[in-house]
Amino acid sequence: MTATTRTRLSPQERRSQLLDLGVRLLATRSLDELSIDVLAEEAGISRGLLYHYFGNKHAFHEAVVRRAADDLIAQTAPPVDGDPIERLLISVTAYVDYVVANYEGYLSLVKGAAGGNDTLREIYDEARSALTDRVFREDAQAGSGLGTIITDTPTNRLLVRGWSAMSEELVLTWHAHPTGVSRDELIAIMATSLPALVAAQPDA
Amino acid sequence: MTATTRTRLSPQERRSQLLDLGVRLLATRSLDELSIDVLAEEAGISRGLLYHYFGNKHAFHEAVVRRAADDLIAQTAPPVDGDPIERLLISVTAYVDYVVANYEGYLSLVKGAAGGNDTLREIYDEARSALTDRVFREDAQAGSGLGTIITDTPTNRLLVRGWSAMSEELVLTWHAHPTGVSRDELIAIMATSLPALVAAQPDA
DNA sequence: TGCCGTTATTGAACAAGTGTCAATATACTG
DNA sequence: CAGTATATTGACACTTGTTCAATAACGGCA
Repeated sequence: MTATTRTRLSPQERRSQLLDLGVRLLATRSLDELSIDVLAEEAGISRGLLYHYFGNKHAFHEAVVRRAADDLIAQTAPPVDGDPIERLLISVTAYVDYVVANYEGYLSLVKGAAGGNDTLREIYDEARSALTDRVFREDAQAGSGLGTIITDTPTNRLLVRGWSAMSEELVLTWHAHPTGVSRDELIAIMATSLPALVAAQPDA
Repeated sequence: MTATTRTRLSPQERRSQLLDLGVRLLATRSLDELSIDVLAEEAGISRGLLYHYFGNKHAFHEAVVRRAADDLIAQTAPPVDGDPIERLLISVTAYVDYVVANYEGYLSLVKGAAGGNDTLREIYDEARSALTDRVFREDAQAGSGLGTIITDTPTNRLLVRGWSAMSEELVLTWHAHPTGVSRDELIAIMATSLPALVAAQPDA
């Protein structure tokens, strides 16, 4: 429509632009609706260029999901110091706020990863691990707070993972179907759940 | 290859066969990799026949997921009488055993539903609600056990839903990545988690 | 037993999207 | 201001979703 002159960017810039656009578009459509055609047109480039940068559709999707996951991890990074149980609260708060701010995109990430390839699932898994492993890492260096409660046992690993899935479900349904529960209440529910779950197990 | 003679089945039989095959195939590939081509070849029929029975690809996917969901609900129905907290244990046990027995199929359900469109998610949601609503239903008619703990509040509804997601994650990872945790321990973890989660909330 | 009508089933044809590659034009360099 | 490296294109081959008139298997009826 506008100009027929092709604009030539550096590989980094173009790659970055395409990934950003991919993540943004993922907010309004599902992963398999994110076709090469749509993205090429939206970016104002030819289809061929996408193949030049990403090889094929799956690889592109993978790159988009990975970028979204990295985004999530980066934006919910907890502070490195402070009381462990307080840092958990901060982490959870950051997570909730992130999901609320990027709800559509986050939903697409979850949906896309869960329903997709093994590779996609793996990326998603890594992201969740990155979020939850903090719990154990925080543990190790502190002798109080969570440190005294959550030891690194198979049962607790399982529990933390389960808690992670629960948290995801909680935020998503809380946002999708608002009830009387406030944001702070939700955060409190999530934060108190983890110690409660661990403490409820007879093993310890 | 083998025979060129076409076999003519009754609509019920054919439909059933195609759905069974769909569920089975979905266990080893993602939803969008479950193409009409693949299924037609695997079933030994023409692509056209699938369209005759299901209209289009989405409708077929929907039918496959629905079949998997119905299967799950039917096979994990809890007994109608007995101590509430004991029935919870029985329910959880049935659920775990079902997932272990039909791991591939259950994976299909989860993968298919999570990654799909709103209709698919709704089917999946219904299935999970069918499982969790029992908790509240069991509640109402009993004055002891869970009945005294889990009242029907927004917070508790949210918690039960979250617990459901956690349970799913627990069984799946427990089965996919076996650690030292035994089946009975897993069941105990899941069963004790629900009351623990509810009790941990200050509200009540 | 053998025709006959119902209808389950097919295969060819079309649409839309994925992937390939030699040709082209843009920005940089001397 | 050429000359060159290479980012970018557009046309083409191929896979996959979808439609529909033609075909053939099975049950019923003579």
